[in-house]
Amino acid sequence: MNTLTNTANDLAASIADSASNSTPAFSPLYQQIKGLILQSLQGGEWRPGEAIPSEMDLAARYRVSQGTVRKAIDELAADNLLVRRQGKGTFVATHAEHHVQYRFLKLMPDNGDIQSEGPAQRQIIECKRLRASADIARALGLRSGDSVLQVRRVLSFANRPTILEDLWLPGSPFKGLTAQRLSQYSGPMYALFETEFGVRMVRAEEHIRAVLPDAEQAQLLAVNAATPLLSVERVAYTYKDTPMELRRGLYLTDTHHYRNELN
Amino acid sequence: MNTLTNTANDLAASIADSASNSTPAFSPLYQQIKGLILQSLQGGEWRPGEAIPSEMDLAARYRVSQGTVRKAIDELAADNLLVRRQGKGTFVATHAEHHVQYRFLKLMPDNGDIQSEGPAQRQIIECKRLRASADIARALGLRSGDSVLQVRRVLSFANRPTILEDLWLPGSPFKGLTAQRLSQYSGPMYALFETEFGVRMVRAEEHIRAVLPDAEQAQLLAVNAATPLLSVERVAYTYKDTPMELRRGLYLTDTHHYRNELN
DNA sequence: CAGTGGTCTAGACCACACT
DNA sequence: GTGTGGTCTAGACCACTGC
Repeated sequence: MNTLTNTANDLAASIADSASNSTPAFSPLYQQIKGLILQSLQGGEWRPGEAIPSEMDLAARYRVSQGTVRKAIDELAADNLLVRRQGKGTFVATHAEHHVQYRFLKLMPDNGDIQSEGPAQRQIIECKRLRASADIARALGLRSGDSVLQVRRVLSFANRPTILEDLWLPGSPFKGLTAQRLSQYSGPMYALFETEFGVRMVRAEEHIRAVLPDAEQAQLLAVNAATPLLSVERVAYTYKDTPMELRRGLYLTDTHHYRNELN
Repeated sequence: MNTLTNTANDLAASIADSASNSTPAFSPLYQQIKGLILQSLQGGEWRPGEAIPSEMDLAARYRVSQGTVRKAIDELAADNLLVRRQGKGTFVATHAEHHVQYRFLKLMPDNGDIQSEGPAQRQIIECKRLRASADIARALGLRSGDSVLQVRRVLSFANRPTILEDLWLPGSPFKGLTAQRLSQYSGPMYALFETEFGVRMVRAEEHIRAVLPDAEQAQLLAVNAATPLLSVERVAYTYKDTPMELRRGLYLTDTHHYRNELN
């Protein structure tokens, strides 16, 4: 089933290959195609921002109809892994050229006008290599004591410190990341991860609470210790649901709010 | 274009009917079908929980192919307005039988086990009719002074008060809603809105902040006034993006957290 | 113009649920 | 078995982009 040399006619045979399993493990053709495309994305055959082959080409390559490829691509586009552009092609999604920068940042100014406040000012407080504590290791799928990179930074809007973030990255994929590298780069951090380290963040999960800052946090955000803050803990994942970043943010919510849509 | 008596062959003519508009206003057939199905949902032709006609039936009714109906239904299912069940049919989504109750409530126990904590205990503090203030009116698309219903309640988990909610509903659609009615009903409030008032909440938007409670709020949640709380302001919409509920919640986040997924 | 994704159709067959 | 949604194909044509 992996090689996918089956044509339409031996689909049934191909699908039924799990023999007498109690779980039939039926998987539609387009799901298999989706998996193959995913592998190519993961393996770097097509890089972020690039176009993937046309639907016709992929259909020929995998020996299926265009409609089947289309359905696979539809799902990948729905997952924000690909972007379709009529007349031009289908492209590997990226955090860089995304019209809305900061795709994962849900903090909005209260007036709603994200343009008027302009881009965030970023200040790297520190960037150091250390050994993972138990909870960091667990979140990143590492072992306690493995090398991790820790970054602390402050984001300001209109010169007002608004976000204090600590983030932890697994050491090996991010070899060579320094405070200077981070400072020089303009644009979303996740875009830098893509271009410099080949790590693409695909989805993330956030746990949100209300907390009070400790003395150091209060000082960095220039608030007093009685100011309630939003604590946003995020784990970001690459392909294959591999955790690649843990982020703990403190958001000041007197002029901004965390915006969420429910469906 | 509305009557949709066109067969496949005059599709082109039908689509091009906007004549020489600068905005061609091209709308695919399946989008038009989607709109028609939406109208039927809105008009109550099929009620929450019921099955809608089969794809073949709808195809015949609208004089299009099954594939076109399928694509329309696919989008409505993606929007959580319909639920497909293979072998059985396509059903109007509802807040009642939803396997996960509280579809819009993102607060989770920290241990993640939503089963073990059991259902929430609900306590209605008050339920009264009053005139809308300016901000309430604006959020609900009413005029200041229009009649609105205000409900205040506390939700407890494991006998610990955890959520304090105020909610406002437009007066006319919810005529006859009383504290008693609310107390007697077991199950999500949105399910009651569906069955008793024919109002189905389709989507919602939340603005989240960290705040400190005032004295009354602190007392109702049995916390001291220095305990930071999550302030969750929600506007819920019915069909046609009509706002139908404003809700202001205070969440205690020492044993729970607001969980969000980013894509 | 050619090439891309987008729409629509028609027909075949599969998986699932109920009766 | 019958009816439902789900998959797959093949072919035609439309809309958008850029040469």
